[in-house]
Amino acid sequence: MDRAEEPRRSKRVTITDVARHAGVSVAAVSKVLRNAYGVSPAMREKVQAAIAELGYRPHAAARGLRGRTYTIGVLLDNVRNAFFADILDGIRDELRNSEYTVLIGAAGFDPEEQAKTVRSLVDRQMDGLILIAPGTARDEVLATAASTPTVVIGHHDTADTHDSVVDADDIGAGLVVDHLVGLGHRDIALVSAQGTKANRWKRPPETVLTEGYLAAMERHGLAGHTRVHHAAYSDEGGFKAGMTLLTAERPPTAIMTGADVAALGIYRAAHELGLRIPDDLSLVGYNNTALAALAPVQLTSVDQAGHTMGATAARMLIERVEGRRDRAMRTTMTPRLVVRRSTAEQRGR
Amino acid sequence: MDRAEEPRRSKRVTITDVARHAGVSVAAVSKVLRNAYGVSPAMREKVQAAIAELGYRPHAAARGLRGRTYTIGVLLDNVRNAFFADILDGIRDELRNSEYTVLIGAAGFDPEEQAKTVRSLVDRQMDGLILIAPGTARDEVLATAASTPTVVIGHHDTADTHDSVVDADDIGAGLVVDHLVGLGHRDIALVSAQGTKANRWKRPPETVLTEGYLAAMERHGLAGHTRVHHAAYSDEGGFKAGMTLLTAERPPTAIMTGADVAALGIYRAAHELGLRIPDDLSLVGYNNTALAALAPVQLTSVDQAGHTMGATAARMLIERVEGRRDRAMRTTMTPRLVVRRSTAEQRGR
DNA sequence: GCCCTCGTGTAGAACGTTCTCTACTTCGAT
DNA sequence: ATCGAAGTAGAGAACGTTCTACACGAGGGC
Repeated sequence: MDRAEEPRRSKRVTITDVARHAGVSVAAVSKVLRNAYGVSPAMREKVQAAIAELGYRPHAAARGLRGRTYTIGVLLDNVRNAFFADILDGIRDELRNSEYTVLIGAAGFDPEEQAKTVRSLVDRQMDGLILIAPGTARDEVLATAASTPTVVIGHHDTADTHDSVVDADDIGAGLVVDHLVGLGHRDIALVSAQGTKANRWKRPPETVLTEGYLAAMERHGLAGHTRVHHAAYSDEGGFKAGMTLLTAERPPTAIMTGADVAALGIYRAAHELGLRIPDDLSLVGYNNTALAALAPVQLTSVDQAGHTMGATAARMLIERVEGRRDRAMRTTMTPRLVVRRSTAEQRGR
Repeated sequence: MDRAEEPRRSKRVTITDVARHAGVSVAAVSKVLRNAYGVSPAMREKVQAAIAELGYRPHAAARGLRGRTYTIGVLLDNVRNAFFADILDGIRDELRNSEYTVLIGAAGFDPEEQAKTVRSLVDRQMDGLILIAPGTARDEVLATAASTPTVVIGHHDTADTHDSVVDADDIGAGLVVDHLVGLGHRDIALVSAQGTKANRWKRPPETVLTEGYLAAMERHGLAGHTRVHHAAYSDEGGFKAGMTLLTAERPPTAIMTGADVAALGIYRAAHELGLRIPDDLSLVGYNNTALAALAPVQLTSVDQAGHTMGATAARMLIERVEGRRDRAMRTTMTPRLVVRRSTAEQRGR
């Protein structure tokens, strides 16, 4: 029982059609397309006219078989993270007027799922990869980086196969601690992500952040007052962390977090416990996402210049893709504190 | 001056390698891969062993040249819209255990940019496309739909070349008006997106929403009280709209919007004007994004079941891609009102 | 005039798959 | 025994590009 004939999907215009129409060889058209060496102005003009006339667009998948696909793949765990959106914007703006297209693989948090997505991107012949704080096993990232130019955003681990763009999270943590201490706080707790274990990244952002926090506290002579609580960077994670910390025997007067969204969860917990912000609790986020600036929120946060990070990553990647650089490099951004209304002088208790 | 030799990018394992290793023909391996007809159990086993042993993965770009790429492309204007994230999750969950990969093209709001992105997706041989509220010219969408299976989310325009998934936005508007009228409000304003013009979509969500609003107001005998204000669905857009509406001669006592993020802009405007929510102004969002539920916000909103919409769109698309259906269809979701703390009884003024 | 070089153009292999077609078995019915 | 069908395997073209290698003609230097 055969189904009725396929609804004739219209045929694509190919390079052969263009060549025939212009009365030249396929090779010549290809040269014009890639503006390779050895094309006379007359030839170029003829071919370009034919391209325009037929509305020809190169078939990226076919291109990929030999040369480039002019496609950059971006791995993301979570579309909801507004900070990642900033990075994406940066990438997009940098690449807007190039011939490259950006495709995003949104993988979720599961490391295996992420690994699968990275493989998908490689199998689809991406010219280059930007991995935003990948949870994938480090070895696997190094392996793909060996065959496809790769930029890793977030992890501080150095490597000579891939480039890196990171934020000086330790300095960021220091900024926050300084600010809070300046307001008279001493019991300052940090809520950061659980340091991932199995994937073998030694220096994910949360680790560096924690180090910076500990160092800054020590610098202020508050080593005995440190408290690090691990929680998922989500509303729920923040809520639970907030509940735990704020109902403890000696609750902190200020809490800083590694992500704005977690800070909002803490906000909710404080609310539920009848604590006012900033009167009873100072609260600081991280990443300065749109969330933090939102009217009813007004969260003090640390700005990471996501846009710049994205743009930088894209620029570095293209250098590699086009073979203009063959040594790994790393760019470090400097964070900046943005003070809003969620932090205030500590009142005696 | 030639650069030092390329750092030898490691070679891929190809189907030929697998065939050689298993001692069979390339064609046989291909058959096993696609589990096509005409493969003996012994053959299947041998080949699968070879695949596992060599760690072979099919090269999607090469596949695309003849058959499928097992890739679904999603067009998005704005990663920041949390509602779209819900849709994406739905798509991803539906496709998780299939062999398809989802790649996202984030295009921004510019219609030309979006058109470019759609073309990019087509050129990369996506097996199917999901377009979320595309701003691209309708004709162009119809043209691509003629050659690549396509599902359009959001626009209510009917078409026989592509499938559609929409929300009954008119009913959603009705729910809000009913709720607000039930609370005693009569001066209820609507802030919705500017109806797009040039792209020739006749029934984008905002148009349907506006119709529903007008119809509901009329049903309550409030036809004379309608006020529709156009604004961009962003914090800034909402802020400006709020300023205009709330400083008018006879300001509304309730404002409903087509997007949560715009409602937050209005929130900010109200704040700035010294109006309290919900005491002085009732405010309703749309889409019930994570934003609305956020602790400090607590925005009454309309839930569109983005997750289900995404999953449905994915299911419909795959049916088409695999040729199990050849007639266009449309699925309509029913919205649900989620009442939170941003709406209250209208106090006499 | 002859040989080189340079600039321009083309032929055709290659990329890694899918898929149509043909060839070879084997088995059952005649 | 013979024929046909059914089941399985493989050869090789095709997909739309890139890219290497080569051919050809025009100048330039001797």
